[in-house]
Amino acid sequence: MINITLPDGNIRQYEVGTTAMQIALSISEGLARNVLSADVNGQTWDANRPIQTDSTVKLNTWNDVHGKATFWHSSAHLFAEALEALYPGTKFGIGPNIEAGFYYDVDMGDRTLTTSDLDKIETKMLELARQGNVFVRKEVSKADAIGYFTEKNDEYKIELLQDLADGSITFYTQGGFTDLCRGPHIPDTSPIKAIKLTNIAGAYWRGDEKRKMMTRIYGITFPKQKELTEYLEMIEEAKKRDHRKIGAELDLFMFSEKVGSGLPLWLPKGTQLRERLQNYLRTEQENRGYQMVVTPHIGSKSLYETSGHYAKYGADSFQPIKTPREGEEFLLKPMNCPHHCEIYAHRPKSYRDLPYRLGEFGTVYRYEQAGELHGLSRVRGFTQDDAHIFCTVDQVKGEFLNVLELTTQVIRKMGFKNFTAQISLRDPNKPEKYIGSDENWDAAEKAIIEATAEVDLVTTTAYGEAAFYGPKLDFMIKDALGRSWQLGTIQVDYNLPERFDLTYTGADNKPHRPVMIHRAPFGSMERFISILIEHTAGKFPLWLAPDQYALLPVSEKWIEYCQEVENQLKKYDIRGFIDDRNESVGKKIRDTELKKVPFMFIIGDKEVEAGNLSVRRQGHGDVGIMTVEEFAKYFLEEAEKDAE
RNA sequence: GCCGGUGUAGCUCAGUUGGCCAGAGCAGCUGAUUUGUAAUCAGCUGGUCGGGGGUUCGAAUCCCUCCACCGGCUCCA
Repeated sequence: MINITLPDGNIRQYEVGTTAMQIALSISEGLARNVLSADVNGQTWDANRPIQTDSTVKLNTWNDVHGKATFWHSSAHLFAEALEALYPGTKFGIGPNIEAGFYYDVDMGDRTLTTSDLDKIETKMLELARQGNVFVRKEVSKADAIGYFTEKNDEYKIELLQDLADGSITFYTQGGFTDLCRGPHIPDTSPIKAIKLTNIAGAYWRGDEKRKMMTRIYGITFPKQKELTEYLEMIEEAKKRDHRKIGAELDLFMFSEKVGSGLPLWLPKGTQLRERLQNYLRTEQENRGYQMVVTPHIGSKSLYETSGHYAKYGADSFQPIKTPREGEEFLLKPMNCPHHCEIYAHRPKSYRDLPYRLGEFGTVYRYEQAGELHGLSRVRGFTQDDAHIFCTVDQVKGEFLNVLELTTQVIRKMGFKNFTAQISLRDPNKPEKYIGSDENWDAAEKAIIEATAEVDLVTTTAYGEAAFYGPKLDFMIKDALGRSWQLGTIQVDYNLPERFDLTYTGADNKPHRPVMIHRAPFGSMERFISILIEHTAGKFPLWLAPDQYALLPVSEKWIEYCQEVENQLKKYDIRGFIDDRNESVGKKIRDTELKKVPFMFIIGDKEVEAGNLSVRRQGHGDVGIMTVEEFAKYFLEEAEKDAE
């Protein structure tokens, strides 16, 4: 007999070789029907795999993350089975489950799959799912495995097999389809009841752009049709929050083919929003000892040769511009730091001057590949809320903590609760990607790891994601469709001070090398605002809203009264406009609601007579009658809540 | 940059075997209406059918090419 420890701490005895499914059956039949896989000693296993030793076992159903993962992974196999049945000769790459659903990379030779083929595949998948074919696990030798796929003429699976050790190779078969797979899988295909293949995309084999482009099909499945319907509705809702759509609807920004791809034009309302964000940050920074500077949009090519950026990115950047006669070369600035280094070097520095903090809302230009551009999230010209802190080695950790405090405060102020921080370190296997000495890298990485450990922050560590000149800490947040974007960033840099030969005179009257910290709480104004739009669906916090109210006179007779109200509200720094169009009140309300203006006042003879306002709140409806003074008090209280 | 898709008026879209001067709603303009909590009515204006080239008696529709956008991949100082 073996002891099985269940999640509630209960220990039960079973025969050697019992399965998670049998354990489930011993608890209840209903549970057994819902078991998809099991976590055995922390590893996810097939529910039907025999357990040979004392173990802790957690049964996974659809309600468990690992249960869903198993379900979707098995769905990928079901997809492959359907595809092979419909298009014999298809070669298969990898087909994992993902956060929501699964994908499979396939090579269909000359055949191209289009969205109209997806219905047919879904139908076939449902047909196969209904057969309730069992997933059969089989351990195979490497030689046999290679033999199988050689016969099948699937070079991708053979390549995958090359990297696997003999003795650890398993096949899974369901129905007529056999795949190389570590597993686990659900017991059989019958629980897969609702299927949607969502999109088709290209993907390089093994993520290598020099290798073949495979066809990647994304899909998602559910045990119930209702859940699929809800999922699709959720996606539709998310699309409505897309910042590209809302940005156009609210007249925040635009693009023009004539201006160029990836070059956003900020409209008046978007500019207001952007400048309020900048003013807020400017004040916070001034309170923390930053000094603002302004530097030009271009810089001599030699400046970037000194910094090392030209050697690293020159070939993949906008090419230098030249003076007409002398042929002097300048680069559109892709970074503000070299300019700031020159400001630092302008006068001799003493240790008493440090930390020396220079801030700039600096607009930079980077060549992004055409296929990469994405609304405001990925553009070719953008403004960083940049700053560089020059300090002593001893001050690094303290400064890093100050910046962490500022950054988290800024992100929270905007109402983001769910963000994570990624510590990006060197890829130990690719030293050639980085510049700077090992000692400096080690010291910088240590400073980041220690500082983040001291504050309450959810972090992940990514090796190989560091910038070429130093490690960094990036704040990550998701857009409406769940795509993850990097916002704020903090980077320790021992390298640029070296390259620019920056020094300060220490208390010992000797020259020393300062350390530089690059940081940007928003990251780029463009990307930050794109996320802010999606987060709020365009209903910005009151202090940020371009217009805070609209005055809606019932008839043009009351426009004059509206002007009086407008003047009074101005005294409270509450901003808005009068909708003096010759339209019905219903129409004006509808338009104001759609423009997400937080407050509107309906002004008719009743209000004019009583000298008050009929207040309506966007998204809520009528909130009652108030005098201007009462409204101002109410408004300022609400704004206070939003600003916390 | 790569794979796939899309591109008709300011916006959302119709125009489905190539065939009269390319249509609708909204927006805009003009007029009427003076309006009470999510669309008042009428008339009018507006399009080199993404650009260029080709096939054809004839192209929004078929072919080539370039551009932009959308979904991914790769990249991201």
